[in-house]
Amino acid sequence: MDESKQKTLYALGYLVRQRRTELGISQEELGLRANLDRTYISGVERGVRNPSLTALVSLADGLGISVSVLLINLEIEADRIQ
Amino acid sequence: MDESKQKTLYALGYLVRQRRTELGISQEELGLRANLDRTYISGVERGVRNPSLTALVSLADGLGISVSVLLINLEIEADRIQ
DNA sequence: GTGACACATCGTCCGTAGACTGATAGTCCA
DNA sequence: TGGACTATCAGTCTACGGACGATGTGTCAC
Repeated sequence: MDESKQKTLYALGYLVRQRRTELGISQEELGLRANLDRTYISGVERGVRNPSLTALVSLADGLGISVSVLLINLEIEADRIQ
Repeated sequence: MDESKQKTLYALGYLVRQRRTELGISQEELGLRANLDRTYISGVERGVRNPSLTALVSLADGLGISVSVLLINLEIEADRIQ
């Protein structure tokens, strides 16, 4: 895995966890809302998973935001980490 | 594949093709710019591929736009198709 | 007609997405 | 000292991501 891609995944994980704790829900609850497995949510938050477009849409849905908003924040966050 | 997910992929394919022809480049040229295979670009445009987050970033990069802009247009397009 | 270009499509290949079970460990509270 | 809750991690499994080579089709120009 390319280093910049890895940073993208870390940034995504950070954002998902941030938004999830903001909502005050567990990984399992987010998994239920997004129709994704609990252990998969864990992997995304730790930056070891590279979700597909449809998984991203599901994830954003479970977080109560649109996927474009999620990715706007992702770009900001990825820049911040640089 | 879920029907709404399929619509998402169709919308993405439409947008990629639209943007690519706007740039006046071939699938092969886009593949070179995005570091993705020519046949893979073809699959994305036909809605038979479900790109990962990192592939989306590469793709947007090759198209000269940010991935968030790509996804904003995707949501608009997906709504338009309904 | 044949050569170059663009695209679709097929088949093969390796690696990983994503679901699932289960184990471990930390925190908190009765 | 116990459970209840949460998260990490290992391992297995099927399906698909993404690369690559080959072939077929259509469209141009020469």
